[in-house]
Amino acid sequence: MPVRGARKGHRGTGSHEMTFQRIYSTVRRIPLGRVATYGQIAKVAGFPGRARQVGYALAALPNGSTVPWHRVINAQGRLSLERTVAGGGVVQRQRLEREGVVFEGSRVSLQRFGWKTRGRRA
DNA sequence: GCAATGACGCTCT
DNA sequence: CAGAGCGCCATTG
Repeated sequence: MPVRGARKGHRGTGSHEMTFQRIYSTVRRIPLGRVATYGQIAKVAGFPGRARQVGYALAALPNGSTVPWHRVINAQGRLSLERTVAGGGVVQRQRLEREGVVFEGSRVSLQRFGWKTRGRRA
């Protein structure tokens, strides 16, 4: 059960929606051919330590979104999709390789392809 | 409101 | 390098 429609209808609060937008705009800043970790996205977006929420936000992304979600991988340089969803990592890997990201086995070198953020946000 | 469930990260074994 | 434990937090039943 992959987050059954986590976006459902609008809520009166809207605060979490703001969080999602914050995360999405940060993911959009990842340069082509580079990758960022969930924790890094959370940190840059202004929510250090909330890597899980980043994954949650990405899981809520509708199919065909313009957000480059494939450039977000876990801190181990591996594709989290491959761990949870069977076959899901294949698409992500192909997208990354098409952008020039090189896989070493089933892992990406964050040392070389990691996104240098500089600590700026939004 | 509580218990269970995650596209996670870090530390210890 | 792989696995287990613990922390964090939004969403769901």
